[in-house]
Amino acid sequence: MSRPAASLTRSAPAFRKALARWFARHRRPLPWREAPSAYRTVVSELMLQQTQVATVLPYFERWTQRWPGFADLARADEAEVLAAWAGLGYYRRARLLHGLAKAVAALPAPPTTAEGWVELPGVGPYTAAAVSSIAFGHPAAVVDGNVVRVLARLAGHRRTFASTAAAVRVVTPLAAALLDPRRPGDHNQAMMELGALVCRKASPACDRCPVSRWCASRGAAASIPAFAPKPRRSEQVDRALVVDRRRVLLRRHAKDSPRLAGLAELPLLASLRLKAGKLVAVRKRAITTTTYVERLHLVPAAKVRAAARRQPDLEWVSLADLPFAAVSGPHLRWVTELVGKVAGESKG
DNA sequence: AAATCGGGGTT
DNA sequence: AACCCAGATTT
Repeated sequence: MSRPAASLTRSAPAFRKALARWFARHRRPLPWREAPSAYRTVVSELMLQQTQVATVLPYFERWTQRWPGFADLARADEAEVLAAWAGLGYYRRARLLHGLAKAVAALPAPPTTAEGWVELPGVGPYTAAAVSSIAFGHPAAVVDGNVVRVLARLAGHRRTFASTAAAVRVVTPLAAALLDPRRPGDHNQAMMELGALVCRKASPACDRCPVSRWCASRGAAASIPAFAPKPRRSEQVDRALVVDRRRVLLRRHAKDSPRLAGLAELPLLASLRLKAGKLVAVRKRAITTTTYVERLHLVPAAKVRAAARRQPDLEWVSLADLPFAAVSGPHLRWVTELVGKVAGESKG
């Protein structure tokens, strides 16, 4: 590297000042910043795990209006909580957040340190540092995807990281050394905001970077950090689309299922003991490293009535109720789009 | 350490 | 089409 990280850590006070000045001017007016509270910080952080800001915004507004505080959420019905999360993805988070609210509501007061927060459901190292620093001024440095990128570039790490976890381990000491202990919440948000707005993955705006004078990657930033490619798989999935008297047959996952917890989706053809039907659509859906090629088969209701009675996780949902039935986002769209086509071909 | 979990925006 | 996002949990 062209500049050792040591010179950066010696410049920590000046670095913090330049970053803070930039953040004060460029910070986005996000709802969890404008009316901050411990609860709103927690909700935003859980929703923002692996999920982009723009995606979270409408969910955050609906959620906090419906459940304004820990106690309100703690009293909520689990099915309602899961339905309110439908479409956000990583559905385990909904149950974890519900459990977190119950745990906090049972305490005399919420934890104030990262060590306290990390004990709660759904809270890992990142979220514990974020909540404790932003809501309570606890001096814990956050290391998310943005911060990894910013710090790897500042330090000039040109090697290929085996995983994001490996990169987090490497840059965490630098994150801690740079943290502004007097205003850790703002400092952490400024680091992430810098990654989101300036030190972007594909097109870093180094000419607008407030800390470029300490950066060892000037001119090569776009290629840092490098990660080993992950193996990717493709898998074919066959599902049944069954419509009967303005109702559609869905399979609902258990509330504690590792995937699609509490949500409903179109049932697998195999689960209905069917080989194939009339192919009505083929969609691709990427889930992490696997691309699922989903084929939707139109199946006459008569062929599945017995199975629907036998299998308790199968349920008929009226088309009018679909938007409120905690149906996985893509499946909700598929059914909505295909129902007209189906109605024409199966007489209703 | 590696695998898994959604959905969508960006490039 | 590939990559990655305010990561955590389980294996």
